[in-house]
Amino acid sequence: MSGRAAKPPPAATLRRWEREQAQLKANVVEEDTEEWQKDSSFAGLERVGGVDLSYIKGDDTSACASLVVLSYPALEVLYEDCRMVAVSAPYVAGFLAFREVPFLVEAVQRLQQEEPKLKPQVLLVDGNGLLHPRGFGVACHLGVLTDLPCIGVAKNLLQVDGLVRNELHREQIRSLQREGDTFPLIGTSGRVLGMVLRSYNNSSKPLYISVGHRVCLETAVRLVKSCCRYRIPEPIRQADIRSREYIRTQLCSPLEVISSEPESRKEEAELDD
DNA sequence: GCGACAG
DNA sequence: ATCTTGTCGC
Repeated sequence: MSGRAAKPPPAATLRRWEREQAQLKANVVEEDTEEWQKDSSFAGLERVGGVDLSYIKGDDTSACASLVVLSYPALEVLYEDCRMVAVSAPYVAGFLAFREVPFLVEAVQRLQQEEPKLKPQVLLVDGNGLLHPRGFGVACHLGVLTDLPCIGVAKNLLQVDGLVRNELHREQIRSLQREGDTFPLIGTSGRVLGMVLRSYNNSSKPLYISVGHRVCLETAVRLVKSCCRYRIPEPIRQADIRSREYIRTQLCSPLEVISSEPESRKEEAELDD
């Protein structure tokens, strides 16, 4: 139930991965394809999914992959799937999908088979979509493989196409005064790669939203906004909470789990700044 | 050589 | 991603 450290991937593997990204990228749709996406209040949208992987401290190969489905607009959990997985690929910036996506695809397929009526109409993904060195981040990757609308939600800026988190960038972030405020990320190429969003009044740290698949950037930002109770949009936040909790109960003996219950402390805190 | 590097 | 409690503030 444990594993060793992750080895750096050979250059040949990286080249193979790059080719695969280039091939799959041809299938990405950067526009709205669903009726509910065009509605000002997302009428017709009933289920939003969130995915995440949580890892064990010293173990690079054991993780918990989770997929949750929330009702919309109430944001109540309708479905939860947490499962320990054996991660084989190491983390390499720009190739996150090759580490995490296989387990997420499995989770989606499992849901499709066991609870087809709960299949999400859109997926919020930890990480980037088009905001990526080769324009094909994990949100695009998962979107193409599952043919589901996907939105990339990153907690940190991936410096790409001339984008840098310098003083100017920090100043732009400071200019986001209230939740809902945004500014676009425009690369040297002139393309709009994503949007920086202040998602929560109590946190000055923004989110980096980008198109994954079958959704346009404006719709993506609008939907993420409408899913935020705290800084992290609820579907991803629930997937994150549940996957780490799953790991915690896997790691500790039953007695320890009971005695270290987090009950009174965190739960509903998430106040940054 | 130096810095950058989603999760 | 993960290591980590209390604490200051609304």
